[in-house]
Amino acid sequence: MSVVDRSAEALPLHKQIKADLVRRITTGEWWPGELMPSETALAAEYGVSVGTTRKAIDALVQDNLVVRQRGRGTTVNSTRQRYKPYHFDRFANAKGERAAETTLYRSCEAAKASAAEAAYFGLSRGAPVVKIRRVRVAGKTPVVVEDILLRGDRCPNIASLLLDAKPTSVYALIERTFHILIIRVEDKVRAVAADEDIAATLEIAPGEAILEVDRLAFDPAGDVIEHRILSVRNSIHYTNDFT
Amino acid sequence: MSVVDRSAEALPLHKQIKADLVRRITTGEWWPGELMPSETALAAEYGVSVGTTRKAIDALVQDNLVVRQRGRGTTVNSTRQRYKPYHFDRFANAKGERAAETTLYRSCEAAKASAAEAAYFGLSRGAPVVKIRRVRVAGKTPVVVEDILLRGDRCPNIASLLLDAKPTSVYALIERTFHILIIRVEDKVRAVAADEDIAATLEIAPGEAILEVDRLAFDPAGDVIEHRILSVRNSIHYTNDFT
DNA sequence: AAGTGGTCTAGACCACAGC
DNA sequence: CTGTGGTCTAGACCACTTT
Repeated sequence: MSVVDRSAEALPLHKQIKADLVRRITTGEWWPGELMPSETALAAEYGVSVGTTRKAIDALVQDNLVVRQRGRGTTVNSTRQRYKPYHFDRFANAKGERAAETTLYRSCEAAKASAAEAAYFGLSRGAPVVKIRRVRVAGKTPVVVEDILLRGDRCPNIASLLLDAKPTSVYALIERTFHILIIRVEDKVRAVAADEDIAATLEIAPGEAILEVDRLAFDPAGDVIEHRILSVRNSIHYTNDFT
Repeated sequence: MSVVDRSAEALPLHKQIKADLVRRITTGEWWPGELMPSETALAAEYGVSVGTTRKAIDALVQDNLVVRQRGRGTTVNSTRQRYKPYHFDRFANAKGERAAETTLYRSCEAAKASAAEAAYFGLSRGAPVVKIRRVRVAGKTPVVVEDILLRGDRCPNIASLLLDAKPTSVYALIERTFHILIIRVEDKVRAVAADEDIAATLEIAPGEAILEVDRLAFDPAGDVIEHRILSVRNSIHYTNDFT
């Protein structure tokens, strides 16, 4: 039951309600794009005042999980919408134009994790994982090589789904199919000299300077769902605003 | 006067009040660390209800301009506190330890802007600027070269102040001395081959891959106060979390 | 016309810091 | 003890979208 805990030690009501709404979104009670119940309806359901549900929903808006539209209602955000302000993979050329128009799947297969690979997920060697290599192409120029490692136990059978759909956004597929929301990402960016393999794929000279982005993607529980290494042609910028 | 506009076309009261509080903070009415008036006092002053001032202050908290402490009051944040969660210059080695323990000033002088330099600030050629080169050193290893271009008209005489104090944080000096708050930063990161000059300063081989970070720093009005190029040794990561 | 979110008010009670 | 911010309530009016 979604009744609220009013004991003295409990969390504030608006935090309890926010957590419950996140749970209900991630379990697929409302699909991305679908209207959630109104503030007054939720207030009645949880037995609190409208101001309290408003505060809970404000927090969801803050986290980009949800969008409000006056006169219409509140809708769950899709992964793509959620990350739009950042272009999710934050790559643009010197003129600020988006790069990466097409995405080519070079390989995609289920595997057993090495000890190092399993460590990203806090699992043990041999845990099921899925390994993907994709190339992002702008016009005719390959600009980014993506080596993706997905947590197989949370995404059963995803390899064949990816090979079927070959989607641009892995996160959107995971969200639709497994109700896993990626809500946080950690990037580590550094400059490296391209090795033979990457240089051939990017069609540049071995040893040329490229960006290497090491990314971890987290679900709302803080579990790592994906580890991804991006190798980026040096004509492309990684952009970042912060306040 | 800080009276509020209640006409139909006006912005919501909480937004007007937020804007006015930003103005009062940036004009130095309250120093970083100092207590602002309480929510009830501000409500009385602006002639609105407490809920409205709370909403305005919530927005300041959101922007990291201000910190609330229950039972004590609300204090203005210093630049250093404001950017703490990001380590402001986001550099750490592979173990996640901070790099850049010492900062060496190599040069610092007032100059007239070239057309390209002035363009960063939306000014014309010949506008007063200040050029600074600093080197960040971790242990005995130079890890970052900073080439900084400051807007001279907004920071009069800053060259001699910098040479006196040689501060680690230029932003903190600007904040204290000129009441300019840096509230937003835009970074563009790419990989380049080190040129002779940078290679010599970083004590690496010319042509080695380094990170180049191109940064613009903005005040609350959206004016560019600084343009900065960071050249970063490739043992150092640029880290970034986002949601 | 009905329902939604956006704004604003006025009050209550609580946890906490400082004197 | 006083004053602070943190939570919660209950209601009003408005702008807007949908039916």
